[in-house]
Amino acid sequence: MTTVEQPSSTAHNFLKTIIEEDLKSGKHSSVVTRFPPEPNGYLHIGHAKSICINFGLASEFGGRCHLRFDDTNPAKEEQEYIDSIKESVRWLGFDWGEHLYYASDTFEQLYQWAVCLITEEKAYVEDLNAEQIRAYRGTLTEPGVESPFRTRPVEENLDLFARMRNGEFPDGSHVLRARIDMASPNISLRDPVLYRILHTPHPHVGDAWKIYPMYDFAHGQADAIEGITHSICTLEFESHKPLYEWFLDNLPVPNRPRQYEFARLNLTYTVMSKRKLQELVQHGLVSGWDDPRLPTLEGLRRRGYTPASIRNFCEQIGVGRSDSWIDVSILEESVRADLNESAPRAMAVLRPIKLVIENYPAGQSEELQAAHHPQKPEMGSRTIHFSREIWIDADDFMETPSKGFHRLTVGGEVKLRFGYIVTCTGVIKDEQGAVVELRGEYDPASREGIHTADGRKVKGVIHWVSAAHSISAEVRLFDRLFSDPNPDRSGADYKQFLNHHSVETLTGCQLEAALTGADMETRYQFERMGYFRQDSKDSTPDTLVFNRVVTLRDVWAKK
RNA sequence: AGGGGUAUAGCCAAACGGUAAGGCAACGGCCUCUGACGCCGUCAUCUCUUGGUUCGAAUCCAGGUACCCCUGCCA
Repeated sequence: MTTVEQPSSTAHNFLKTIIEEDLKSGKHSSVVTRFPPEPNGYLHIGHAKSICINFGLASEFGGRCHLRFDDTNPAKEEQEYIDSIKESVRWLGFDWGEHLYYASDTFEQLYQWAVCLITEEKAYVEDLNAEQIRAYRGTLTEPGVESPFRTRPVEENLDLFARMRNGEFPDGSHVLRARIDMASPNISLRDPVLYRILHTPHPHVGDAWKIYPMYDFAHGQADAIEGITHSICTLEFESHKPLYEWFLDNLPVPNRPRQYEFARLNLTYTVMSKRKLQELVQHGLVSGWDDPRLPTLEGLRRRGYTPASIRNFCEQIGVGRSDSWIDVSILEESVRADLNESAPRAMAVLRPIKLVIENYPAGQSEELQAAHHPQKPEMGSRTIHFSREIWIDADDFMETPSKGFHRLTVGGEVKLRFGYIVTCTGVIKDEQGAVVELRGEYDPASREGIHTADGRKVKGVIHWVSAAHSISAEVRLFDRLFSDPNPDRSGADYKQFLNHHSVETLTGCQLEAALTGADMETRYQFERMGYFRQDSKDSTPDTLVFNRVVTLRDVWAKK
């Protein structure tokens, strides 16, 4: 029924090709993927791409996808992030079932494997400090220099490593390194650090450990332990692949996963790096991690984006290996497409100006029926009221209309949606000459259709609400957070591109009475204005607050 | 004298030696009680570039060019 769901199985990409071949050749009998976030921040739309790829591939090929926390650095990780990440993945519509894992649950196994490497003279305890290690590492064009501790005897390494674990040494005093090749052109192979000492409690395993494995030493092995077949990550990990494989080659791991990389998502008019998002929050440039202008999943959720629209977006942008910039309008178009199908319509006057229908009796009113959806009668209808005084949007009236304007003008006529045709007979102005009220007359015979008594067709249809029946609300109009397509442009501070009009708060907006007690989750289309949803934090039954998810397309406004 | 990647339309992206899908955007037109939605049509003689192989090349080969990633005890 919904046009939002794409025939995803037909949209091909290189990862599907690889999996199809692996299944066909018998290399794997089923596919197991994983989404491996580090719980050091909130998820954003870029993570959604990864989530959709990993869970999507598993589901398309009848396999499973694990949720695994890559929690190897307790200095940056918190339980709050673990909770938020789980919630965001669930909200997006994915289910890891029983397969929730923590890299930290493999710490004992990893320790034993580290001991294996030491025993086989493939790892050693380093006494050099961080600065020295860096200096010895060499540069992109010059080979590194071997550490004097590289040839430390196995027994001594074993003893030192055990004492590192026991917490006998302070942070930074020692590190465990793999002995690979200090002259490798691939810097990640120049005796990479495997373990560092960190006297920091861990959100998942508490204070059980004083040493923590590095990402490189944990990730591939966790993949192997979980039986991951296709370990899918972003392009910047490509140079780590030889190291990923070195561990699998040199350790008695139970399975042989394979790493594949794809290009991360870049979106125009926003920033995606954790550091920058954090800075925006900490400097109060946005209201929090769930600010509706942010590309965080919590922000998009609060804004009113639907999980389906984000999944569909991820499907539409595809998966490739070339750096790409997706225009944010594709995201916006995706939520429009979804909400156009599902959102019940309502009328809301955002910038009210009163129109008094002088030929309609004071104190009288009548009920009209308005369909919830123009193309879906099965969605039913609601009752709206018509009376002598109504609110219309100030933007729908022009005293001196510009060319092509076909809403209300003095002496002109317009159709009130679901109501009557009205003619504006005059305006009332204040001392400054600003129009403060409109006067008009209605045609009692014009309830049906948009034709006047003499057969003409009115050009414009506008939304409105009865002043005696409307309810007041606050409406927040959001725009892009940045005014530049790429605020991350090198050489400039991204904050200088902040759009200072990215949120406009309107109070005293007049909504039709049927919105009283509206359901918090329901997204509405305020006719001609866009899609709106109540703000999950600030809206209450007494003081409704609506967020604009996205505008409607507006070819008139473009002119 | 480093290594690893990537170049197909304004933005993404298919193609697997057989004659350039699709989406978004844009532009015409139709429809419409939302300037919405929907519908119809147009939109790469050509795949970063220069050569080569071939009956045939976006696909294979050689040489250029541009951009991205890698020198955390981050992931």
